[in-house]
Amino acid sequence: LGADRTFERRVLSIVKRVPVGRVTTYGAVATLAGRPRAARAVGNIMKHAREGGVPYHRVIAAGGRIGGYSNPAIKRALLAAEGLTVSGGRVRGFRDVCWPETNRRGSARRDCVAPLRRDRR
DNA sequence: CCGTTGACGTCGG
DNA sequence: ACCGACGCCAACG
Repeated sequence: LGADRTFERRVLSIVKRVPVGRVTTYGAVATLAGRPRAARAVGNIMKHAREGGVPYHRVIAAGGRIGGYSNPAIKRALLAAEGLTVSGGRVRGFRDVCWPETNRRGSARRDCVAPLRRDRR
């Protein structure tokens, strides 16, 4: 009958794990779900999902950009209520509040999921 | 099966 | 730094 929706379930289970006061990106969720290039599809899932207990507002766009939401003002408010600063369409200090962290050996700075490269070999 | 739809990401200008 | 163009892909009809 309907589609598998395996990807959708994986995506939602991942988003549920984003801690309060932290954010992740559509692309990072796609990568964690095993489809690194499916960021756009993740956005579509966020848009239509109705499951409760999922912090949809903690999923933002690459580079700390705020990304979409049914009601953008509410997304900003929810993030602000968790101690994040949102201005200019960005979450300030994105690198310090992103999730999950990826330890880069030898770097004192925290980092997030590495961006994709267009051409690979 | 094929076309459309986007709460996206990357690169070039 | 800010767009615009283009690529990508799961879900749905």
